[in-house]
Amino acid sequence: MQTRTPRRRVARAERERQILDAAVTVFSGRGYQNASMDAVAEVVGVTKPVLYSHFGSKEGLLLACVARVRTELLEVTSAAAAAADGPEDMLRRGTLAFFSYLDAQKPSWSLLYTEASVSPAAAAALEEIRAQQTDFIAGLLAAQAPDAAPQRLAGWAHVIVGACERLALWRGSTPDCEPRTSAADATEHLMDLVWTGLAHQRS
Amino acid sequence: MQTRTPRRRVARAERERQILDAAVTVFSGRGYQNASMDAVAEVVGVTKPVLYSHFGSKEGLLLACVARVRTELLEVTSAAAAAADGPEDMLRRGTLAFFSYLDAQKPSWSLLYTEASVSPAAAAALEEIRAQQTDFIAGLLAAQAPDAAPQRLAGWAHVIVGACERLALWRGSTPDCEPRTSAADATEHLMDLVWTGLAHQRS
DNA sequence: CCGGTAACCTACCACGGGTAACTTAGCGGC
DNA sequence: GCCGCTAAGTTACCCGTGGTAGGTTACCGG
Repeated sequence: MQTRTPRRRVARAERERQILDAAVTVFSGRGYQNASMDAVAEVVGVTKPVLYSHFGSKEGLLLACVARVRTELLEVTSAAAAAADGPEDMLRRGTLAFFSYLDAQKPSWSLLYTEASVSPAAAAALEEIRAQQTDFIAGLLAAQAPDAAPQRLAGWAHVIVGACERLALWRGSTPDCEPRTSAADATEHLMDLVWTGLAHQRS
Repeated sequence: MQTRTPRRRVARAERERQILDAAVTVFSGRGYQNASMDAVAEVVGVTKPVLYSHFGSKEGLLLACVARVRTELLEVTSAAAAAADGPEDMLRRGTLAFFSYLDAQKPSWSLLYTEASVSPAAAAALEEIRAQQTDFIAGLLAAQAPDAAPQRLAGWAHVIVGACERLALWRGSTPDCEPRTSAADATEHLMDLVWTGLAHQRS
């Protein structure tokens, strides 16, 4: 019954975009494990080998999705930090931008933080993102506590990154009832403990 | 050439133990994804259907591993906390016990925090562990800051749990060179920021 | 010594990731 | 306007791995 597929051909870059969009949707929807490549292909309206000609493997496709999210995340947080004056404001604005982005891009968020850990390569990419964040934050901390040992600064930075991630997961997992903690509140919870603690370090 | 397997029969509980041990080894070694059930079976010295008769599915086996780690983790941390006097010491001793356990049981640790997120059920179980930790810590915080809003206490508790987890991952991922941050140092890094920050909250 | 049960194995299915080889849409040259 | 070349797409397939049906045999109680 269905009309004979006219088999429209599409420019390579455009197809790539389509496939990435579909992959984020399907992967975050059913979960990476349960999502078959055929399912992604069907959403795009093509067949499996097309995906493989663009991304090489299922893991490659996931990696491309992660890379895209990484770029967007980096853009949005560094833009926010650039508008700040002083380390504290930088941390606050950057954190707020982080939470806000994850709010706005829920599928991308769940892909990153609940699906990416399946494949070693994607997990490594995620770890790379964290390393980026950690280094950036360690820099802020160094400005505030210039005489702390590097190892200590690194430890603190990891504390902050972990705290952000868990707060994000917490916010994301509140079912539907009980309107979840706002991005602003989450940011303040973090600053409450972390920046206050930093400020009173061996004064 | 190999001797005809005498097909020794083994009591059910004992087999279960053997299988769990093998599963932790194999899963944490090759990664849950790449580890086939046949591989686990081979280590135990039986064939696949035996595993299925005991644990139902690959996911079921993973869940059983996670449950066992959960029990051990709960035991060791609550024992440490019981020996403390006052909330601050409880948090410090509990955290230290947490890091020390993960140090001592590396395969279990990597199974929990790098392999468990593949299956929805295992991820849920891990989330359950976190909820347990969060509730416990929220209680400690409440003792210290009795007039803070519950939502705020919960946020702080998530900050701490996330920080612990990330510190653990950081410590676990330092390759081989550069002797990694000790469990005691990691604990202090956490207390530096978090407890100090808490102590100076709207005094 | 002998029956019964439960632990075990052989042989198989189905599904999904990945690929080889063919087809055809659509653009450039004449 | 027509032709051919290239790259986008397709069909049809392989094989590894999760999962299972049904037969086989070791051990325990009588």
